[in-house]
Amino acid sequence: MTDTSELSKVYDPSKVESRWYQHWLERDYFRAKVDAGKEPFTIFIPPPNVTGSLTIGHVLNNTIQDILVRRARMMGKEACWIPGTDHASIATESKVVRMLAEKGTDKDQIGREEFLSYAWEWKGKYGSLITEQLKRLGCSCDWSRERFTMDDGYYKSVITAFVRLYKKEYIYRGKRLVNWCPKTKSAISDEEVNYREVEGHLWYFCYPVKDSDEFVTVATTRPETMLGDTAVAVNPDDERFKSFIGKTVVLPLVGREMPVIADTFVDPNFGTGCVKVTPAHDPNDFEMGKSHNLEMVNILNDDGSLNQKVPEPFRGLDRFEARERVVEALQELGCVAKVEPYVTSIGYSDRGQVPIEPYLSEQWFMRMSQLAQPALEAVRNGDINFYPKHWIKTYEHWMENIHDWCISRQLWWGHRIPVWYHNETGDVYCGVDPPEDEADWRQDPDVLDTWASSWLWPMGVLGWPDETEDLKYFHPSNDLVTGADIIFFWVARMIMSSLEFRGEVPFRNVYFNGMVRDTQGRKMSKSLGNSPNPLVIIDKYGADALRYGIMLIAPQGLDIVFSEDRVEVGRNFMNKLWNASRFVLMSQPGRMATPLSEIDAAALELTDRWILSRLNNTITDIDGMFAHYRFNEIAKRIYDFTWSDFCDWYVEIIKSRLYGEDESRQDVAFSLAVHLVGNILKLLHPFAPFISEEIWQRLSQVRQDGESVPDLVVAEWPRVDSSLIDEESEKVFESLQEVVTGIRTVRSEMKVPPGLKSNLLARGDDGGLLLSNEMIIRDLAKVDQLTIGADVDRPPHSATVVIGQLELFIPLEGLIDVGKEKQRLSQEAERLSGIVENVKSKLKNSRFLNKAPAEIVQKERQKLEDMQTNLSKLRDNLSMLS
RNA sequence: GGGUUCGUAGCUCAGUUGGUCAGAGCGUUGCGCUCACAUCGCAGAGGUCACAGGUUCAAGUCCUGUCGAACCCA
Repeated sequence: MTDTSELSKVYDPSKVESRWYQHWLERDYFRAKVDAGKEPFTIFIPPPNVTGSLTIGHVLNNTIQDILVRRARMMGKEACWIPGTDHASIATESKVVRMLAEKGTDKDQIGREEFLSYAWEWKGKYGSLITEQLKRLGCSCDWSRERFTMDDGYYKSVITAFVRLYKKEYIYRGKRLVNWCPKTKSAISDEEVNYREVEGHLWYFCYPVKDSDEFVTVATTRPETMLGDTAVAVNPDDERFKSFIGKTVVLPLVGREMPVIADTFVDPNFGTGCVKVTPAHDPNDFEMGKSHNLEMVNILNDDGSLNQKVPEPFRGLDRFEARERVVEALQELGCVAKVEPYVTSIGYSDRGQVPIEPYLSEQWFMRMSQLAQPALEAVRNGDINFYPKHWIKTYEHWMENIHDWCISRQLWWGHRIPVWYHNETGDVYCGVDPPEDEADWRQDPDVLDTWASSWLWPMGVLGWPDETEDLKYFHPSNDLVTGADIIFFWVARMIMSSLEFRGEVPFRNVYFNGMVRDTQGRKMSKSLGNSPNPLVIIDKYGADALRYGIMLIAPQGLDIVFSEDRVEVGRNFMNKLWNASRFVLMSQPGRMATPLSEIDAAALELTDRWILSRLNNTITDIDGMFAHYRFNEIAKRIYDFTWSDFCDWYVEIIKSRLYGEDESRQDVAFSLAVHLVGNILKLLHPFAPFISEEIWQRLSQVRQDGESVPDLVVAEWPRVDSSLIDEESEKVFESLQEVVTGIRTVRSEMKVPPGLKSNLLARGDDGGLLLSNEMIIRDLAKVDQLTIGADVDRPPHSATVVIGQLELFIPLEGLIDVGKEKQRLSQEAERLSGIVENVKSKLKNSRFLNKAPAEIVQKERQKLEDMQTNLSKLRDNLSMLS
């Protein structure tokens, strides 16, 4: 499997990634089975549109899911990630419609059946694009369970749910005002409408009062709708118009006689305080129309043009053109009192991106209030947790103000409503199967809203309504990872459906990932063209670099700003890890690593105890962060441990041992390095599965501890060994780091040529820190002669570093610039004296001494003491310079 | 109008329950191809934590208000 050629100097993901994905598939690692002996861990993918292709948003969302699933798998759970796609009614249908147009035909010409066969053909051709792209990303989905929302089995789930709710009278049909999208010629739900502030006008029109010289002035933002007016309304308390109530006005252009009605709904402060009423084209007017029994005149065709109900000159005009014509015509009649600029909020269709029309039509609705109750409760009582939890408020607000859901769509691609009307009797039949004498019936032509199918996703993919073994075992799932933009569309409705049909929540935890934006803070979108193609990025940097780079910058609950240099950070890290591993693997040709358990504790040196302690603390921290879904912090923690602790310090320090003479010291250093790399790979695997597997396999060749047997994808997740956590060693090592850094800083500031070694004299080496780690100091700080003692004298022309009790003198004959060194030391002294003053005043404060916890006070006392020692030594040395 | 989130180094952001005069990456400055890595190493510069009050012995962290940004709902 692994080629044994030399490890290249630069990591090349393109050679590695597809090979390992293929390997995992061949071994069936992603396939989940019902196994009573194992704890299931399930995730249902938010099914992407079958028309879609991978975006950076998908990368973020699916990487998170893969991280959770891969870790669960390594923890020995029966990990099951069910993938699939969504039929996306409107999106797919419009693509097929466009394709037909190119062929010079359309839906009506070819009919429903042929249209659907085109649609299926289209799906077969393009529908697997995004799932193939998910494979490139490394997603460990159980592809044997892949589902499509219009598969036969899934179709049955959707229809069954409809029939059950219909029988329960939760689903009903009604003639109502709905949000109509003239572009797609279909009703849409409230959630598919986006409101935008648009600069428009407020027109004031005069309507003459019948049989008088008087007139009333109404204001409107939509002149063309006046052709459908059937009343004028005023507030009953408005003194200005009291005398008009009950009178009749004549609608200009149309000639319709209509009443002046009084309704408290009218806001006396809007416009003139007198409003036109168009019940068939405005939600508020619709309510008024119902309560006042007004005529409802629908003046629009389904494409937004004006129909036969308007006077001849306006018929067939598009709504926007009609607006201009109506204003012109009214102007000619002298009926336009004035026009003023006005900003209105206009609803746009999410799919069609055109202003929606409130439109009177026959539609199917779902009653939501009873469904919402238990769903609200499940989130409130913690059966379902939200991360971040502030989304609970948004969820509650929507649930508490929930409206009935318009679930019918005037489309063909989708789940057709399972209701038939009898040709003769007009009887209505609703069932999963068609009526027996099907020829005598006519099926409702509409299909269901796509969300009315995907709300069953968790149950549907597992075979509901059949009570399958899968359903019993894998439902409810553990985590749902999705964007908060579909909290109502999808998340809330899935909760409702699982509770309604199974009395069970669909998932325990919901993680809302952030929105991906570009460097200017704009949403990634196709129309803006600011969304990079992830596949191009994967080709250039590798999937691991993309995954890791994006996870590093994706804090919980916040949007993320994406640019390619984030991926560079990921790539650089992969390369760093590759090279560190390469170093370890190549450093001891022929040597096999001794398992950690077989290494004598007495053989561990300070550096070893330190790094093992750091490792175990890191594992502890990472497990804790996983419990809180803090992915970016986990990524950062792995980065820091690998790069700073392991590469910068541990590897640098063990070089002298690895290249030294002592066989057993070589063995310990090498074996520990192998152990550490192995653990880094495990921790990293969920984030960067490919490179971690690649290195793991190579590492196996030098291991004899059984860990080398399985592939990393199914290796055991690291366990914390608390006996290896060693705070004392960490503290001592940190002092050592200070010494090394201190010397390096002096050398750098004094411009000591890097090739030139310097001597070091140390005074006050408490506990023999330097004495017992002489080699480390020599190697890392470029020290030649090292003199340690209590009575060491400060040589002239030397730079000074003070670390606690310890005074370090670096003789720099000919190199030291006294003025510069003076300045350096005074600056440091100034900094310290600042701290000393600060702590002193704190310790003088009796309220602090009385109220602060004893340990905090003690800490401050210790700090003061340390700082004062430091400061006085520094000042002594400073005075010796002058 | 209601709600949510955010305002920390030039840029992008960490900073879990208040307790070492604030951390990282990128960028930037200086030095370096030292036998894993220039997709690198070493060192440095850079912040009155938006502003104003308040609570507290102690506030980037909690409360109130102001200003600014984004999103959701009406």
